[in-house]
Amino acid sequence: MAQSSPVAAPVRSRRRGEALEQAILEAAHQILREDGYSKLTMEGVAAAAGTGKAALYRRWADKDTLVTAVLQSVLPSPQQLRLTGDVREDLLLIMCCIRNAIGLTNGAAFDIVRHEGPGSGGLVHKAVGQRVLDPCRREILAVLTRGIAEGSVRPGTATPLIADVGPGMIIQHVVVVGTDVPEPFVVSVVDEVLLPLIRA
Amino acid sequence: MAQSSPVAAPVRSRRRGEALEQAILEAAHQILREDGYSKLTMEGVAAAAGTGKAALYRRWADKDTLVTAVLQSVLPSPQQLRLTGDVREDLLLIMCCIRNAIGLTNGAAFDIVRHEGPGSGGLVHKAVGQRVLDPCRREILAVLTRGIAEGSVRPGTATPLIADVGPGMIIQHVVVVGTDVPEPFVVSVVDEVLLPLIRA
DNA sequence: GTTCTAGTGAACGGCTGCGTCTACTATATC
DNA sequence: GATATAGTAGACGCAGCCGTTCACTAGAAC
Repeated sequence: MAQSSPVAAPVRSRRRGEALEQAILEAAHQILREDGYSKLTMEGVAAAAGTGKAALYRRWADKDTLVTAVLQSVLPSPQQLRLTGDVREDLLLIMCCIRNAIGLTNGAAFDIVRHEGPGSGGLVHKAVGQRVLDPCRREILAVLTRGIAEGSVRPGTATPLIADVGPGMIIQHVVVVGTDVPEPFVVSVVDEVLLPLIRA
Repeated sequence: MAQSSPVAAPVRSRRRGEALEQAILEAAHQILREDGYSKLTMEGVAAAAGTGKAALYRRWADKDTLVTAVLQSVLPSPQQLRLTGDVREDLLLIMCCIRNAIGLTNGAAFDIVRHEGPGSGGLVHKAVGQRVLDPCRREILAVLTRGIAEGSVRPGTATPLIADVGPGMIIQHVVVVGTDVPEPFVVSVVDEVLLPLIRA
């Protein structure tokens, strides 16, 4: 792990404040991606960032607080999506947003949710659920609702259950196959599952 | 944890052989259900079973070997399902098989797969993937194929992708909401997602 | 009863990681 | 330059767990 550290060389001039914080977050993010949540330790992050644990504990109370900060800094937000108004295109955009969120963290977001226990309302649950999963569901529902109004989507399909089908397929792929979700998989989920399910 | 041990009282007469092995597996299963995979330790299992670690290590090389044995003893097998020939009924049976597999182990099966890394081909991956997920997918494909032949299922739907929709919904529920998957949820997945998707 | 085997209970050494603390000091600010 | 703050590097005590070993002994088999 020391070999993969972005700042393994002795640091002659000290980073302070925001610069150090960024280096720590980046180091933590890298460990999260490469080794996953369960193998991330405060000591490992400190070593990878070329600093001491005390500098971490000055900012974050514990591992999960640090990981939450990492997730909040890297998770894409579906509010930033530029939806087109085309049902297929928009579903693809949203699904790729979910896929990218997973890829950025090697599925750690889901590990954390399960580690905390669902419904625990922990900080990380909020970061992941409220930042990615819930907004994506709302976006999908909006896409379906608009499609129903335009007549291209079957009435009655704008339900949370149906909105969960796409994300469910991605989560299953993550759990069973791995966090590298190929884009063709996303496309086929939209074309062979979602569109047949919702079309008028 | 000692308070929840089924055999917390001092054991006056020693169990030997199969009886001890059963007690250990049951203790491990209980810890798996209550605390999850990451919190299961060999010491904890030994304490809960009222025995010593040496007795565990005489039988199982390490934690994962023990957990594999637990899973193999509790996971239901879809081969045991009595399918009816009715598409809806059979999909419900298979889906409940998956749901029950998850409930029996508090979702630990999935934690283990992710801990090992998908595609690692580890023993636990084999126990879960080959015993539950792959057979269920095959059963679903068989149901779809038979439905197509009878004309009640749309041609072209007997694909692995569509066969994964139902399991995907359950896995998502596990990850996001929790391992207590209500039976009405399973029923609505079949009725509101699967049947609309596949009907002729 | 004798012998053998596996179970019991405890201890051990080793490792990892946590969270905290300290002496020193780089660096920003005045 | 003087002061204050945060960063550095290391050490510490603690807890937990692993895997192994040992002396003793319950209990099966003969």
